Amino acid sequence: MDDRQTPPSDDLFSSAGLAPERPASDVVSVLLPFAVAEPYSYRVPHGMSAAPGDIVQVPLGTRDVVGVVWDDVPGLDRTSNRLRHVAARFNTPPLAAEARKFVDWVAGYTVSTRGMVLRMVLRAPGALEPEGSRPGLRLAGPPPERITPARQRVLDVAADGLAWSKSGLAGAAGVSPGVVDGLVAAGTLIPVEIPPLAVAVPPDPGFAVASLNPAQAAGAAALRSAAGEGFSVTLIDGVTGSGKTEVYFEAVAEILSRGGQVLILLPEIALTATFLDRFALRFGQRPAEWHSDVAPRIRERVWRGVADGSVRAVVGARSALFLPFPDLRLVVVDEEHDSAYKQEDGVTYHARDMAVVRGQIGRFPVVLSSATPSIESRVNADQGRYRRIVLPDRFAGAALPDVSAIDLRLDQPERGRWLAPRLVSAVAATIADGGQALLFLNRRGYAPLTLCRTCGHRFQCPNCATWLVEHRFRGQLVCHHCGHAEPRPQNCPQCGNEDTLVACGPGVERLAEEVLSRFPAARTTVLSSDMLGGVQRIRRELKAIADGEADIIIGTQLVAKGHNFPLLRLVGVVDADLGLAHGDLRAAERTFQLLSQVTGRAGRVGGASRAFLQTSAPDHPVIQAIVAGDREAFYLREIEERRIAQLPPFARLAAIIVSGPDRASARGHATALRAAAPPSDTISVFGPAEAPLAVIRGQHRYRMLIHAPRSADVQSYVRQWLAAAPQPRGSVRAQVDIDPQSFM
DNA sequence: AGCACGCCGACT
DNA sequence: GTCGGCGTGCTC
Repeated sequence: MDDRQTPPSDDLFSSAGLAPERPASDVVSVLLPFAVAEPYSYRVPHGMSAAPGDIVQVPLGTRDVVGVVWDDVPGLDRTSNRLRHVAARFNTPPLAAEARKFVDWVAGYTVSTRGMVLRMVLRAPGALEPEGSRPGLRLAGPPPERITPARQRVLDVAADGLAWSKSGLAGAAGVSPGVVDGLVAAGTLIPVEIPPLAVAVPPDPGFAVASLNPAQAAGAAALRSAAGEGFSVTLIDGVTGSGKTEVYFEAVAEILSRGGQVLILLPEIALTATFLDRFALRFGQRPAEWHSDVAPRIRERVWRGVADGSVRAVVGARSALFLPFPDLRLVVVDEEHDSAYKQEDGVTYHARDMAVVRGQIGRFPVVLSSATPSIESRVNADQGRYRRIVLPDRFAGAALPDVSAIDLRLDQPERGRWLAPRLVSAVAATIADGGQALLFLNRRGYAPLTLCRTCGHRFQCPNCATWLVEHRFRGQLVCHHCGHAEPRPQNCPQCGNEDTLVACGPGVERLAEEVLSRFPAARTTVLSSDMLGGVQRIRRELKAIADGEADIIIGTQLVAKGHNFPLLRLVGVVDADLGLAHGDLRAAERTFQLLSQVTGRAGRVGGASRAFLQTSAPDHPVIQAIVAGDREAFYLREIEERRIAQLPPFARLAAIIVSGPDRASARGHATALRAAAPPSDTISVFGPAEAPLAVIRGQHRYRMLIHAPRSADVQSYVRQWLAAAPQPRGSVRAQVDIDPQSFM
C-alpha cells in the first residue's frame, strides 16, 4: 500500500536505468530529545528536504515531537511499515555538525543516551518558532482636529517618527493609553509592525583596549596567537587580583575580530551581573546572558541568536555549552576549579572537561582560568598537555593579606560564642580605623542542630537523613537538602516540655547575633544565598558593601567568589576546618581553594590587610600552606598524595548510585548489580555501601565506586555491566556518575 | 518525555 | 458491577 506513494522521480530514475537505488535522503534518522537509545527513522515527504542538523517535527505515538535529523544511517529501511513521515521542518538554522558530534561524544562519555544530551541542546522550546513582530504605532497621519495638552504631549514624544508600543508611548508622554487610542482613531497615529528586538549588538573588539602589565601582555600575546592554531588548552594561573580576566579578554577580542563566536563560562549566576558590566567596559556592549534565571522570552531570543550567528558572545552557566553555536571558536572557563561546573543530576557532566572536548571537536582554543587551579588542570599543565600562563603579581602593588592561624585549643571563644579574643580585637581595630572586616562561615541559618535539653530529641528532616537547620530570622527549621521547612515550636514535640530547645553550633545568623552584641555601633551585613529578595537583593548588597556602606560583613560561600570589596582590610574565617571534616578525596583541595579565595578578598587595592583562620588543626598541611602563602607547597603535596594513592587524575573513578523509595529496595538492587559486575584484572568495584547522606528527598541511596587505571575504558566497562545486569524495577534508579566530584 | 495499556480499591 | 489509581513499557 505504501508503494502507491513511491515518488515519481524514483520511477524516472529506474526507467532511465540511472539509479538502481532510490535516493538515500528518502528515509532519515531523527534523534529525539529523551531517553531513547537510538535515533528513529522517518520518511521524508515529497517536496521536503531533510539533511543532518535540520530541526524537524515528527509524529511519535499519538503526538508530535521536535527532533533533529542525525548523521546515523537509518535503522529501518524504506520498506518498513513502521515508518512514518516527517511532519515539518523548522525554518531555523541546522544544528552544526560540530554540535552534533559533541552531543554524541558527551553521551558516550557520561554513559547516557544521545537523546538526553540533545535535550540539553533543545532547552528553549519557544525558540523554534520565529518571533512574531509586535504591534506598534507611528506618527504619520494629519494632526487631530481637537488638540488637548495630553494629545500634544503624545505628539511631542512621537515626533521622533519611530515606532512606539502603545504602552511605551503613553508612559513616555505621561498620559493614559486612552489618549493614544484617541489619536489612533483620529488617524494621527497609524499601526505599524515593530520587528523583533536584536538580542545583542555585536561586541567591538577594539572598544577599550586594556593596558596590561608585562606578564599580562605576554599572556595575551600567547592567547592571541593560539587563536589561529586550532585546538589547544591554556591554563591561566594567577592569584586573585592578578588580572586574569583582562588577559583572556584579549583572546576574546582576537576571536571576535576574526568573526568567530565566543563563550565564557562562569560558575555562579550571582557573578554574571558584574561580569557583564566588565565585559561591556572592554567591548562596548554587554554579551548575551545564559543561565536558569534568564526569563523564558529572553532565553528563546538568545538561543535563536546563537543559532543564526547574530549573537557573537555569550556569558553563561555550564548549560551554555549546549547552545547551538554554528561557529564557536573560543571557550573560556573562568574559575575552572569551581565545583558548580559539575552537573549532578540527569546527564552528569563536568562543564570544564566538556568544554575541552568541545574545543577538540571544533578545533579551537579553550582557556581555563583560576587563582587556585584544580589538581586535574594543574597536572595537565605540568605534564605539558595544557599550556600555562602564570600571572604572579597583583595589580598596582596590592599585596596578598598576611594570614595567621588562631589555634582554637589555645585561644578559645567564650562559651556560646564563636569568635576568639584575637579575632575580636582585630575586628575592633579594623573598624576603628575605618576599614571593613569580613567574617566567613560556610553555614547558613542560625544553628545546624536543635535539640531538647530534657529528653534529647533532635529535629530531623522527614525526607532526608539530615538535621533541620534553625533559621531564626524566619522562625523556621529548614532542611538544606530538600527545602522542607516547619515552624520552630515553643515546646519539645517529644516530651512536651516548655522552652527546653537549644540551638547547637553556629550559623551566620548566630554569628551576626554575636557581632551585634560585641560591636553594637558597627554597620553589619549578613550575606547568604538564602537571603530574602533573592539574586537581585544579593547584588544590591554586594554593591552597597563595595561602596563602603558596611563595616562588618558576615557571609557564607557566596562572599568568597569573585566579588571585589575594595575597602576590605580583614578576613576572619570562623571555622577553617569545616571542609576538612568529611575526608573525601577532594576535601583538602576544596578547602585550600575556598580558604585561598576568601582570604584573597582582603587587600585587593593598596594598604596592609590581614586574615585569620580559626582552626583546631593549625598543623594541617592545607592551613599551613595558606598561612605561609605557599601555594606550591600545597600543590606538590596534594599531587604527590594523589599519585601515591592512585586517585584522579592518576586513575579514573566512576560511581553508580542506586536509589529507591525504601532502604531494602535500594540495597537489593545495588547488591544484584554488584553481583553482575564483569570481572576485570585492572578495574575494581567497591561497595555497595550506604551513601553518607543515606536518604535525600525520601530516596534511600547506595553507592558503588569503580576504580580504574587511566588507560582503561571505564565507559565501556560500565555499559557492558549495566547491559548484562538486572534492570531496576519499580521506582528504583541506578545513576552513573563518571568522574564523581561529590561522594555524598 | 508523554501517553496508553493494564491490573487492584471506593463509589453510582 | 464501574471509575480510576499510577506502575510498566513503547514510541520510527
